[in-house]
Amino acid sequence: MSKRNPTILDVAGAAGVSTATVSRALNGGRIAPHTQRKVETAITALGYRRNKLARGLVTGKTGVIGVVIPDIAGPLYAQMARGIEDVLETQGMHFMLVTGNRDPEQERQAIELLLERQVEALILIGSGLQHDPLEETLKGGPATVLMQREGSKERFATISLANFDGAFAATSYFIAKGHKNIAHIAGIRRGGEERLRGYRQAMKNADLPVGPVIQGGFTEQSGYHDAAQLLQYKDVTAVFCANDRIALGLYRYCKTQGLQIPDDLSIIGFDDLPWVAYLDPPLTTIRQPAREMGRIAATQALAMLSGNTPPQNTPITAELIERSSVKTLTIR
Amino acid sequence: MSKRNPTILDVAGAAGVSTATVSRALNGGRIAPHTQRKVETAITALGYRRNKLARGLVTGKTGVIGVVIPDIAGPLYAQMARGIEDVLETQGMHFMLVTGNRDPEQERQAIELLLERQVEALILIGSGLQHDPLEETLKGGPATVLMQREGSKERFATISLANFDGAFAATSYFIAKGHKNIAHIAGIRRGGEERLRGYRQAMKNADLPVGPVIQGGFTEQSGYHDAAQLLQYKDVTAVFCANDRIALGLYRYCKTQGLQIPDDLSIIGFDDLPWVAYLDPPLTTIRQPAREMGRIAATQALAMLSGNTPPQNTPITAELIERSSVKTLTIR
DNA sequence: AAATTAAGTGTAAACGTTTACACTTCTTTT
DNA sequence: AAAAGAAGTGTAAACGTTTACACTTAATTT
Repeated sequence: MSKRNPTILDVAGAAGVSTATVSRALNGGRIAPHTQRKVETAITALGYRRNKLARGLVTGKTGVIGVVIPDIAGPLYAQMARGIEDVLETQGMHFMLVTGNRDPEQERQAIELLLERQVEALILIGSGLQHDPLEETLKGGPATVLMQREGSKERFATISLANFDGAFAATSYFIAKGHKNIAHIAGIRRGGEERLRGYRQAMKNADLPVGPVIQGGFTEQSGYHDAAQLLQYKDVTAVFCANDRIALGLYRYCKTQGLQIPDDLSIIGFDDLPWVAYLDPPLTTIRQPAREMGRIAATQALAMLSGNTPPQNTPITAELIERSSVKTLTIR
Repeated sequence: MSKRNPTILDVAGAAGVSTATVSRALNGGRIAPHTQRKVETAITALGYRRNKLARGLVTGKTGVIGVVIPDIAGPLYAQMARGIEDVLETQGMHFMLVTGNRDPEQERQAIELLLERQVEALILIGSGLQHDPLEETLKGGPATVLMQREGSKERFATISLANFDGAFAATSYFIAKGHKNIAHIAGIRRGGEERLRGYRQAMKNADLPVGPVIQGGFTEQSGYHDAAQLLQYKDVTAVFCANDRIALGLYRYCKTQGLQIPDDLSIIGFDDLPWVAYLDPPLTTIRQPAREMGRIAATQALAMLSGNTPPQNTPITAELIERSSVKTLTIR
């Protein structure tokens, strides 16, 4: 091992200038071209690498933003992280990712730790934290943007998917295809209620009876389970699932029962997970443009911390991706 | 906005002690219980939060490790990241994630930036960097562990999947099920060659002709394309795919051609992506324990930086996950 | 009872940068 | 030719911590 990393002082010595000059050479202040060159050769000769920690300490800018995410391995969340990185990397900034594991206390701690690290902004995805603890731990904290989560409009920027609209669109699509008995398997957390409302509204607008609604989890497991319960209603021809995983469970159940999709049952999901196009039949679903949402969140965060841009609420429209899991009913 | 975050000095003032004492209260040095309490109340009263930047500057420890990953959104990579976090969070450490986008130059820069941030260790996943630039940029750098990538054994720890063994197991499984004409769709990068070797060896050991081998990409796209080419060989009954995406392409091709899996063609994949269990039929594949690998990598990194543990090479055994995409041949 | 050791605290020097300010020299303006 | 401004550089003070060292007081040993 070598002794110690070279510092700006070593460079200054080697180049025969002061540390201030080296700093200027590094960051582009007034400097004679001749001196600039001298410093540069000294830098490469010594293999100097600037210490952003020390820099951050004096400038008060770390170039790091904190992201807390329910689960990195969730495809949608991973996409969001990707989107965040897309814009951060153009600014030479980095992010620290920490998993909240859908546990409020763990999440609060995660935020606390990120703040200790002096992150310049925070992006909280699908936070499970209640209003009060959130406001409390973020008191005096940095610019914060909330994704998939509501929050006080003055304090936080929010990126919110149009859950209501998406659900409305899905249900309307069924109706347009001639379906009348449309069921819904609802999810509990994160926008599940809004999706339920969207479904209800679409049914009401079409003067159709709000069909059987099952409150379930958001997992494939529970989708499978709920399916059994749901299909007691013999006249249901279509099911709008609150997310793709539920739809997957439903697929599995249909397979075990010998039900054909979409002939015996039409299905629409929500999220457009990367692989639902490969299901048999390919799943019609509502796309959540996760990566784009990540980009917007990061952009918003950057705007808040650099400019004096106030936090904004950006609604994201969900798009219906038409595939083959919905049958057009001929009878009308 | 409030003025300024309170510092240790403010706390010291409020508690009527010196900064050294506050620091001791924070980090647990010799301190009278009575003083400890005074400091603690001052801390909560002021809403003080320690500045890890400043701390890191003096201790030389940032508690951050850098991870460069080809693509966060890849399910396997995401799992690895998860595994890394699993162990980091138990130590109160964090990681900075940056995407190399499979581009060597971008990757080199990413590493450079992480080093400027004084990461204590580096985990490089599937790095595309050539030997020389890698050694060069990491000269005098921190503890480094390589995943899915070879490197000098003295300088780097490596976590390497037993690609050869996995491929061998898959092929042997086919053979045990009575298959004789077994094809392989190979991938180019990251372990593709080893998988090919494993396949070859298994065939040779069984005195079977090394069947048609197609060199393709690692994508669903190319799998679909290669499938067409492959199935000209009419007597092929089984295909070992170098990864699950290729297998997916093959599935799709079979569907368009009306071929039944596994009756007309048996298939094994590689990776066990999270959703292949839901394909129709569920795909038999080789599991790459990504999360576990991430854990091991992080553990290794921690060991290297804290102790004087030398870098180790940890082989990871791949496991065959038996599902329903392979038919047992009755004729033997 | 003197001498040692231990416990608790404060002072001040680091850590590696940036940057306000002062100081030269050199150019431009009057 | 004097005055004013610009360009380039150095000095030194921050930034918010930790920690070696010195110091007091109290507890223990001789």
